[in-house]
Amino acid sequence: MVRDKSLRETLHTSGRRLTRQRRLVLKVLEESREHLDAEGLHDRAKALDPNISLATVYRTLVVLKEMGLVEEHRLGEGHAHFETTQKTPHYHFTCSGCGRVIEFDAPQVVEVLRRLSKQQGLQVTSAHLLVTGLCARCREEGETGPGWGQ
Amino acid sequence: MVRDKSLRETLHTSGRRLTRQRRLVLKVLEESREHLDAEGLHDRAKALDPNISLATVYRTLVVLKEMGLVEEHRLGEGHAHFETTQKTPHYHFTCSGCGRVIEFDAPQVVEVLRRLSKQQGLQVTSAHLLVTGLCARCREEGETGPGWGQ
DNA sequence: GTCCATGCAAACTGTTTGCACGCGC
DNA sequence: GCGCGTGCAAACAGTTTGCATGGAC
Repeated sequence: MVRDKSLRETLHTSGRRLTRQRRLVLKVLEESREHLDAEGLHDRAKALDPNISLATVYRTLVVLKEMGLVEEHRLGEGHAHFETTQKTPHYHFTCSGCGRVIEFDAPQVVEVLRRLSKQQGLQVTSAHLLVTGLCARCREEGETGPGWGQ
Repeated sequence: MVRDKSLRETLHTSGRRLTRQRRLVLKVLEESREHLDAEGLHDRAKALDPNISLATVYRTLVVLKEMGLVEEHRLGEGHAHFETTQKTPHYHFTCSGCGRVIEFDAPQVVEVLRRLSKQQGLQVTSAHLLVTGLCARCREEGETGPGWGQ
């Protein structure tokens, strides 16, 4: 794999190593275009390496976040979801009926941030627009009994 | 207190009661214009009623959220912050240096949401723009050693 | 008097950490 | 072979819950 080489080098500059587990976590993240949480990530990784531990998944996520390869989002609930960093910024709508996540872009947000930094003299490092509600499908099903996954 | 009456009535319609503790939690929330977390809320409440328990604070927050009087935000960290619902929507900037929270408005967001609902046929129930970075003060102190509270 | 709300402690969830061993470089 | 990374289990933080008692209405 070509990317392995540059990945290894990036890790190396901070005295870190490219291990089977780190490669695996990144692979799983890249291949699933959903917003997995640590547990889901661990499950998928275990399918390929039954010995990988949840602790390693968490530790790897810290490293990948530091490298800027992965972003962490709190999509409303108490636990975090992870996705590989995209070139174009995008935001998340979470359906409170079925849990589906819809990504969307909104260029106006960048303008909001620009104005905010200028007015307050501050420096923005990350921004996220988090929307919740009912998706089209769940709206149709009405108030009575969406598929709460149960 | 005048508001007590309507509060009691609202609670009553869902078979609930207005207790000393519920009144107290709401009072503390209204009087502090900061973004308290459950623990901070509990501390302040204890100053007025040393017997109030953290569990009651949490249970009361659930009720107040259901009534629409209180909003819960995850300002980046792992735990939640709470504030009374404001008439004007507003969003939060959190300084990763000193932890300070700056509120700001951004009318463009409403437009984003309108477009999103229309295009996707979905219904928005809540939206939050969450920004992190360095506030003006912490920027001045430079990269080397902001006051990380320690 | 009824039934919801409270306090306490224990359970639970998501995440982090200490330690001895394993493996990348 | 040095030293970071791993697996495991225990620790931890934030939040929720079961149960017996207390208090609102």
